[in-house]
Amino acid sequence: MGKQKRKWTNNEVEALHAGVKKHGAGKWTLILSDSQFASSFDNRSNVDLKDKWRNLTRRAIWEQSSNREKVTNPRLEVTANP
Amino acid sequence: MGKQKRKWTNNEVEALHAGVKKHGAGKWTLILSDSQFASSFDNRSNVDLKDKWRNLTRRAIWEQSSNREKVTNPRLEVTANP
DNA sequence: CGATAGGGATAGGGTTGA
DNA sequence: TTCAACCCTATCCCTATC
Repeated sequence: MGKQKRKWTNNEVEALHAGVKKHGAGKWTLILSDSQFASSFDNRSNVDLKDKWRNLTRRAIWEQSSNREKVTNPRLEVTANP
Repeated sequence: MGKQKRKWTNNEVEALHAGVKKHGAGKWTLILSDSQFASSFDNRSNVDLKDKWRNLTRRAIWEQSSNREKVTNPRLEVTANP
């Protein structure tokens, strides 16, 4: 079974944010090959960076739309505020 | 409220085993769409197949263990219950 | 062929309910 | 309580398109 999930470390996420700030979202291969960030990523591909950024973006959008920054269990938070 | 829980039938479990033997563990959607097995599954999703296989595997590992106390958590004995 | 976007599938942690 | 069944979703894969 060669397919195990490897969670992103805080260090990798920080490098991704910095890379996007420098080069722009979508420039995954450029970020990955930038010597300023390359060593921070632990065997990630350009597609991995894209997927992680999408995940971070989706989460940020969701948290904003529900006016919550920290949610422990989204399933319990379906009701609207009065 | 989630779905009502439906126990897996022997027929479904046998189909799952055969599917894994043919396509490999992890190929859940492929197994599910294989006409050789599809009719054996009663409205199961690829995730259902994955979860069932995990349960079967965990159970097999547990049965293989010679010392069940290593599997459960011995610290639970310390719990005080007034 | 290399890269990105987006849909889809899987892995593993978490939750539920009998 | 336990654990099979089911949920959540980050991670990873497939492929159309450029």
